[in-house]
Amino acid sequence: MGRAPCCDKANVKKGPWSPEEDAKLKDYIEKYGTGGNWIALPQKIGIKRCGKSCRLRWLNYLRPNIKHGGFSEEEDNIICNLYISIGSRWSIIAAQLPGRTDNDIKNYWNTRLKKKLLGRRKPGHASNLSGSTQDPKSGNGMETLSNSAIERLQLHMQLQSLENPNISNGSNASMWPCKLNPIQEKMMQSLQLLNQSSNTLMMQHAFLDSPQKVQLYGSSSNHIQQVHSIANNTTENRVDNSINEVNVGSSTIEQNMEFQQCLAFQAEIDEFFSNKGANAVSIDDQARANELECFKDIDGAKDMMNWWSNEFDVNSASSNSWYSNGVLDQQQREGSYVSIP
DNA sequence: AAGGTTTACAACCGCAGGCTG
DNA sequence: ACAGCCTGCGGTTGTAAACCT
Repeated sequence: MGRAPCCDKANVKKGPWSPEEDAKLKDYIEKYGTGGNWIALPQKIGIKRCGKSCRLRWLNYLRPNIKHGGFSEEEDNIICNLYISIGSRWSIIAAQLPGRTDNDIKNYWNTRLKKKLLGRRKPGHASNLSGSTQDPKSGNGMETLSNSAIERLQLHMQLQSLENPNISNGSNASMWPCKLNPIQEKMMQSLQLLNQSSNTLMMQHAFLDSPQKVQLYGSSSNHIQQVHSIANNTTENRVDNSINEVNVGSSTIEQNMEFQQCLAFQAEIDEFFSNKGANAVSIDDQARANELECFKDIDGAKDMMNWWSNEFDVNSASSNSWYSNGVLDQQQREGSYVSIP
């Protein structure tokens, strides 16, 4: 027996909202509030919409003080920092950006920011990394987690590689815009192994369990760490359960090489993050120039280079009253905002 | 100019978890 | 303790607009 539908699908309108519907919903909520029951709201207002749809429309578009588009570089940085730190926890990220909705940030990330940060790789680059050789019909839900983890690792390593010019001395790894150093190459091998063994939850755990990584990006401001901590606490059970599912559901994993190497990888990545935090290298112009040289053959490299080379100027940061709380304001007040290189 | 492709964004869907009786 | 309801979240889809050939 399936779950009861939240509304009568047959009598519910779908698709874009009309101005009339918007006006009715807005007027009603402004006068009477939601009454704590979204499901009953459409009937009260007299519109043929699902309660969930009303809620979404109100939260994302109709409620006061919503900003659309025009993301600033400060916001880009915050989104990127938090995404690397806590993953696709859009509601938590949105909470740090007043006036932004989780849906807006999610869309912005998926359509623009991700490409801006990771660059437009040639077809096959990302798919090589995520083990696309597997049968597409065999999707088991793990790919999503894997891709998220991979994206975050890619972001981290791109940031790291730009921060540390020595990385260019590594071996050849076609999926990366920059050559990898031995530790990074080893991490990638482990990552590929993780994908092959479908044990990607371990990967996710490795990231969630590494608060040091926040420090990589210079969060001398504690705020992002606090967000990270909140995110970890709120999902602690989910993550732990996920790990348990992996362990219980794959009882033989512990006995095979893949799992041992996964553990080794986790330890390695923790160490990597720790060392990185301790050995942060400042970027001078020459180092940056050397580093950017390695992007020259990559599609979209120009865009990336432009973006990366844009230093964030604290003094030019918006003093918009929107930022009365959240990361942005906190960092500005502390004068400790750290831009992604 | 027309058709095809890509991009951006609004909206939907299903699941998980909290709340309440 | 448990079942049902509701909310919130994150992933995915649909589609209009923009861009390209």
